[in-house]
Amino acid sequence: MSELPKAYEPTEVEKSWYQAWLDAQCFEADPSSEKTPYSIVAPPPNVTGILHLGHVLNNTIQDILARRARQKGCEVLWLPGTDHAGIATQTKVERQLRDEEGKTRRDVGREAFLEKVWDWKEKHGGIIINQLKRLGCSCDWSRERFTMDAEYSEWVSKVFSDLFKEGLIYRGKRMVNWCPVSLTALSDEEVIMKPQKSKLFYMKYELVDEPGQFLEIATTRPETLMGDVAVAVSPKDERYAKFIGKKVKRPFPAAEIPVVADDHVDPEFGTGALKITPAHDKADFEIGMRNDLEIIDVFHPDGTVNCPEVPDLDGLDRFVARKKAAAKLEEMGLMIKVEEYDNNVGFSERADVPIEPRISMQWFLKYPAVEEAKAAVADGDISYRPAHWSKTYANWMNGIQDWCVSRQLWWGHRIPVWYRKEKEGELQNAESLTLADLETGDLHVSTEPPADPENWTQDGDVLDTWFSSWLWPFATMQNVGEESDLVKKFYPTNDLVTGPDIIFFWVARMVMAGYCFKDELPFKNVFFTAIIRDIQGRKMSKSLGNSPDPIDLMEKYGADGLRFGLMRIAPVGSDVRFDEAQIEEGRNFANKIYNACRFRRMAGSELFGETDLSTLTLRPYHLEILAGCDDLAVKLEEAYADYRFNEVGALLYDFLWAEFCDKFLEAVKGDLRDDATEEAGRATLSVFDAVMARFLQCLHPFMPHLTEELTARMGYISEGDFLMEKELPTETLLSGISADLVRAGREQATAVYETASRLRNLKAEYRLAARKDVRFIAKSGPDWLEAEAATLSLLVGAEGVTRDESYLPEQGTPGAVTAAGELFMPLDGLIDVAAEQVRLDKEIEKIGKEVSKCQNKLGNERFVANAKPEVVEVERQRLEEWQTNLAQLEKMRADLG
RNA sequence: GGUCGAUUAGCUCAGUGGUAGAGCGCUUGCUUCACACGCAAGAUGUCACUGGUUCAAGUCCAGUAUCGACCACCA
Repeated sequence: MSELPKAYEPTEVEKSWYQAWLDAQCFEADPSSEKTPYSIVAPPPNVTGILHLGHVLNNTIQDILARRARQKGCEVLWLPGTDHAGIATQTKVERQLRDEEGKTRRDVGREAFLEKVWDWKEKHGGIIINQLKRLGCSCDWSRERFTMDAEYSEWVSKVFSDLFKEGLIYRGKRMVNWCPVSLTALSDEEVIMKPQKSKLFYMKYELVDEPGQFLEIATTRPETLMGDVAVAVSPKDERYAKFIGKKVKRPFPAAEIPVVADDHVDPEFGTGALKITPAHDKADFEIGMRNDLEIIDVFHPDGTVNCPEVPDLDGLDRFVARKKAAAKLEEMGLMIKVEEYDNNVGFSERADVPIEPRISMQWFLKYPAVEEAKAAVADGDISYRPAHWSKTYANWMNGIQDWCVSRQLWWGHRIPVWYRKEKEGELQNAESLTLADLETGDLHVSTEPPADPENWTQDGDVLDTWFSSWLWPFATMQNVGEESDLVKKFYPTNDLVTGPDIIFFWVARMVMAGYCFKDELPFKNVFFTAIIRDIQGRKMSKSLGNSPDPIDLMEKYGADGLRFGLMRIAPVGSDVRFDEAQIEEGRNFANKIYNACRFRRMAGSELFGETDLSTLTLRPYHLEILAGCDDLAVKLEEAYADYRFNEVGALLYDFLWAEFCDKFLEAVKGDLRDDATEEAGRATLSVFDAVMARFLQCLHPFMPHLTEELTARMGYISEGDFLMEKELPTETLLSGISADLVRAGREQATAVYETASRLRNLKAEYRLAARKDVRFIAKSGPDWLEAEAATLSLLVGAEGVTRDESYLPEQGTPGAVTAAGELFMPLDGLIDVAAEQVRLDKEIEKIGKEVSKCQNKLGNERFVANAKPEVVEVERQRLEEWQTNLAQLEKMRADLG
């Protein structure tokens, strides 16, 4: 190891260990195992996706949970896979088709197009999986699933067919969110409201019976005017009461339309009169239903105007038509004014264009098992972390609307519904299709196509991607009709790790699916990760270019560095601002551990990992670090229990860096020198090995590659075995060592470390930090001072620390009151009485403040009466210490004159 | 409009009623034979504001301000 570079180089180490784990099938779950099961199903990334930091955060957490569970002796199943991501994938392939061949999907036809999508999937589908492997994810890749696998698809069809037969799925003409670019309906969840700078047009319609009399109307969408079938006013609005029941003239195409009264209208807004276009607005549609109005659709599906009666608008894009329609009104003298107006407009999540509310024939699902799903979270059968997300969940569940599950796409699960050919036209245009229509025999709903397919036509739509995702926890483990060992052993799963942004899309629906199809909750805990933002607090996005490529980060800092850096800053809750400096810290930490081990190897290659520690002569520093390591294990357990990963990271970091390297290693360096006894060297190396071996094991879930590498290199594990498969020991390091010995040792070690710090401080104040020839004299001190003097010197960087109770410091000799006694730093030629006076005065003032603080507190009767006894006791001890210090300092100060 | 968060060092953030913390950055000094991806020392705080509860509040409660997320939305 000593010939290796001074800095840790992770890239090759990470790749080779990952391959070794794969080769040894370390990640594969055994359903026949007797061990306690632990399972996670990974949220499947889009099959065409590439890894971003959100994935890294999410999958690192899952990997930590999985690896920790293995260490706790569980049989672990971490089931990975990918999602076919209907719109996203189809859009990508369509774009490629357009760019490379100048064709649309319709040009090539359904079958040929789907072939192209599968080709694309074969080519690009593995990218994100390989990226997850690069990150070190210990998924059971032998069980990787894809939402369009044949077996998985069978679940989707079965569920559709079952729900239809339960009367929960129906087809109907409804107002849906239509994406004019993707040419499909979208669910409410796929619509993103965005604030827009719009215009509010004030126009007027002339009354039929009273020429010259006008009704003024405000609208943001003059281009839908051709679809107007009425004007609505509030029934409470006295201004317009006289118009109700009369008719006004629609300018183009010219028509007479009624004025109706409807409670929906807000008299305060605009002019208080609302044009009603039932085909192009959800609220208008409802008003239309209430008032029995006609529905006139004036758009083509792609958002261009479909209105041959008005030739100068016909065929125009809706936004071009808006301007043109406004201009026409202007020409006709019907436009009153145009105001700038801020409103919210729904955008298509994928295509990023305004949604067009549109009436169309779609399949809907009345959600099943809603009450069970609500209760599961409300009663805590499923626990949400952070808990406050359960309120968001409850809110949504309470206002739940039927789910539009059909999509007018080609890439996805085809709706398993067939229409008898001779009845097809009739059925396609039926106002609604429900369970009752099955009895006609002209409808076939099943996982299997009809026996005589030539007489049937399948519904052309596919299902919403989430209609397959919501089955993920069980459909990945079990095929339809199969008795699966996997499900028996691993379902329900333990933890789900996901982002709060898909709580409605995915989490809530999975809970309902779990209860509906498995009569059981799908997971016990849901851990919602933070959303990663850039340093300015903006969401990471491709268009902003503020999303660093995790692969680049791994090349630069190592997968372990990236994992550790990210975990330390990921809070248990809100958002996290990404800063590359944090990842750099992760790399630095890896390097620090590597170098600690490198140092150990340079001190000797003999192994002491198995040494019985109670047979050794242990010094205070040994006891302190052993105890610290045992404490660490306890604290880690607590932090893991609450899923506080950032705290786990901080505990590991502080222990290794501050306790192990800065204190312990520095204190015991003397034992490894040539002039040290063999016994001392053996004790120190044994303790090093015992603590490091255990530390590496504790760190393993966070930095799997580095810990596996060092454990092997240091010989802490038999060749051929893996750290990742080794269970955490239940025995503490200090078992077998007397508690009194430990207590005394720890106190002493703490005293030495504190004293060293005070003395270094003193040196620095006199600008002697770099000098090694400084000697310290203790005028008083504990019994153990002589024994630890050499260590103290080493830590301070001094020539020596000697006890001399008869020592009379020359006036102005710098001194300090420490846990190891009253110490002076005599320095010929450097003594400056005035400077030392100033320094001591400052110190006395500081300690004086502490003393009075303690005194005030203890003087408060109600504090003494009410506070916990141990708190009061601590305060008493503190006061005593401060007072002793103060007295000694004041004496020093008096000696100075 | 409704709901839920957040506000602590220059920056990013921990903080669980009882002595305000970490890392980065900054200043100073160190090529100390593991590590400059390092070591040592140092400076930096009205814990957003106003009240309340308490012997004691960064922490609990109420209100205010600002920022953010989600849900619902008036054309």
